Amino acid sequence: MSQELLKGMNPQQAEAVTTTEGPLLIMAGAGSGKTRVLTHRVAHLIQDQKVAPWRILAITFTNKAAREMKERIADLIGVTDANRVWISTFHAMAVRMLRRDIDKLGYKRDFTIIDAGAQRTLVKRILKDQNVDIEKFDPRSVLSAISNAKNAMETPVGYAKTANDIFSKIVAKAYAAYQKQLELAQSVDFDDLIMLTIELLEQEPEVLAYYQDKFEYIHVDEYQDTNDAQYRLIQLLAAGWKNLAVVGDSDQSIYGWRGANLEIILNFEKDYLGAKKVLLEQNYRSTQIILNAANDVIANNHGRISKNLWTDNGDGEKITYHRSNSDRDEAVYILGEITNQVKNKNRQYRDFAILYRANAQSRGIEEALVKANIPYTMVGGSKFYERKEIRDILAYLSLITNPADDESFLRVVNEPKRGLGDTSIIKLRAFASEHNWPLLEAAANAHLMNDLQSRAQNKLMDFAILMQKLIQQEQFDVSITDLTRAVYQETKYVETLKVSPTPENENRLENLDEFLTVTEQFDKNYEPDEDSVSKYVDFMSELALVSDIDNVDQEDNNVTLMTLHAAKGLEFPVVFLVGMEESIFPSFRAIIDPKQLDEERRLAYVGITRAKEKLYLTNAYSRMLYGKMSNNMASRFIDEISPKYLDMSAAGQLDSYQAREASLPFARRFQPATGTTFQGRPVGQREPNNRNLTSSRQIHQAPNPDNLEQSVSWSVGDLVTHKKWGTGTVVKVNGLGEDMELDVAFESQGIKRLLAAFAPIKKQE
DNA sequence: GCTTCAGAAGTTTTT
DNA sequence: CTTCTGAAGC
Repeated sequence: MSQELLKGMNPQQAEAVTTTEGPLLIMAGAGSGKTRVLTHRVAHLIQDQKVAPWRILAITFTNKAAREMKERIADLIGVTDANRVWISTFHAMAVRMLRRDIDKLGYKRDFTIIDAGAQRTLVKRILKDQNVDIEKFDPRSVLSAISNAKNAMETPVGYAKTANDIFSKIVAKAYAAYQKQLELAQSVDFDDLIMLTIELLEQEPEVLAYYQDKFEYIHVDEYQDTNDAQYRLIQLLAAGWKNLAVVGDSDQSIYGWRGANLEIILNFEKDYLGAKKVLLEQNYRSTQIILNAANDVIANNHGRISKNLWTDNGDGEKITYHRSNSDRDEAVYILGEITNQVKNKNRQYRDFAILYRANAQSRGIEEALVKANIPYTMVGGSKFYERKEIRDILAYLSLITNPADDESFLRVVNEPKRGLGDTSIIKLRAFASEHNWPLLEAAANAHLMNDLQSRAQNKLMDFAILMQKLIQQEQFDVSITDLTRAVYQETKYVETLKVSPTPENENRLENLDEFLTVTEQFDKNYEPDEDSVSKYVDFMSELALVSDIDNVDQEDNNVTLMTLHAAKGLEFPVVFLVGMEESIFPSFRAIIDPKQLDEERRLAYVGITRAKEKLYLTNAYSRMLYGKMSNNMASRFIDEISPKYLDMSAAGQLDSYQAREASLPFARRFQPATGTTFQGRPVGQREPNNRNLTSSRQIHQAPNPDNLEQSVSWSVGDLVTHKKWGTGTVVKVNGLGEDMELDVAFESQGIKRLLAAFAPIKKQE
């Protein structure tokens, strides 16, 4: 065999690469090179063992991970073979299998994948139809019960049998109606993708046999985050050859709320007798101090298999803990550190990541970055596809590809306004269900309705004709872009927006333009695979399955902002974990539940181990949250890190009252389960004589020296030169000190709000 | 049937 | 702070 593939690998990695036969469990700690192991393993199979590429399956957690794995395998053995390997997420794989054979389950192959928003409206409507008081029974919890049932592979009938309490009975009834409606609309939700694939394999022996034979070698990455349904799916596929390699880290299981079942990885060796186990404990990513801190934190979890990550990267810098007065100060501190390190430590913006627990936390940081003119990329939390206009257009496109899609029909039938209000639609729905027709078909036959005035009948029929016309476009094989343009025009959607040019409508038009770049991108790169139904269906699938994280662009020299969940699998030289406060991280929902708290702790573990060279933990004494001021104690996770790894000198810049409040030794009230002795010290405490606010601030924050050294004072009317935007006039001064913000009117840009201390501006005399 | 406005409620993480 | 809902008025 070629030694090339094993070059530079440690013995465990090499063993994981070369152990190709039989079940294999690779317990891979953070940064232990598991992606390298997986890619080299696939390359080894193809190159040395002469396995046909298309007999290899590799499941990843995100599409991005799939793409990267494909690229890395291509680097090893060439693009042609790499492209023949099935590398995808569970959901993308399921879609591919279903597009091929779902007709055997009574669905059409051009079925629609509905998103979370459509799921919610559907459940809500069903509950209303069933006269359920949605004040008492939250549609969201009903939906999540349905989702849990699906992840446990329970059908509506099965669920109804075990439903004893009132809530379960309501769920059972809703679940049945929900599933019926999905079938009628030829739609599936995310959970169905997995569940229907299982059903397909279990019911159709020849389909099962086909895939069992095809996939001689199966790999599953992030195995700690698989749920019961995914487990079953893998079990079915792997039963043929039993060459199943799973990679995971039980300490990084962070998707329990989505049904991920930690037991699955813990039971692997029982499930697959004779399984070999390889431990990857050497970390190649982080410094020893960062690893020690991560180990300290995770050691507090219950019932965990202990392992010890180590590295020979050296100790590195201590972890900086910083507590600010407010969330605004926290943001200012962070950008001070970033500016400072870019100026003095030869770092680039792309070296930094700012990680937070919840998307809502990004706003303040984002604003600060904009004002300080620091380029950044935010992953996730993008509302683009949640905007009304985009979802409307998607609903039109969906209705075109799947005329049975009632959800989409209801969304757009009166958008833009066509004079079809609730009453007409209620009658139409009754009419449709009477004939068991999809709504669009019912609308086309509206002249048969006898309880609707002819004016409304005509409007419904007009709409049906309009859709008919758009549907015909498909047969001419027009590009997605042209089809979308046709939707814009024929539906008068754009026209209606243009008629009243409010700023909001202008913005919508811009978004619709932006959407065209998405379609153009797709048209340019589209290549059908052998199981494709049509270009249009593939486009809709792609939009449904591809997420934000998949489009992270590491080429740009930008600071990265994202949630801790989105950061899984990534690494950065410098990482800021922000909002390290009780009830934010850990989240207030998790604090009362030990199991959830363990998951939060794993999330902290994931966050800490993203850092290669330098880690910051920050929080604030008070912050705006949901429009309210709140004061939170420092996160217990900070207390769980041994003080010897922390640099606390920037911990508190608070007056003594605040420092005392902030320093409540909250975490120490909880005895760590492992029995580790705690070198407790109040979080947030500082040296008594470290009270000189100005000096400590100047050390830790690096405002624009041009502005600071001159200690420029600003007043309305001052002339300003901005690095990018040229000359402007100060029109307003807000705040004091380094929080000072200037509203500056630039000729080219209009009025911009800037942070005086950070913006690249100079005062003109 | 549509628009507007006031009030209330709800806020985690995502394939 | 946002987003949704309901009611009133057109």
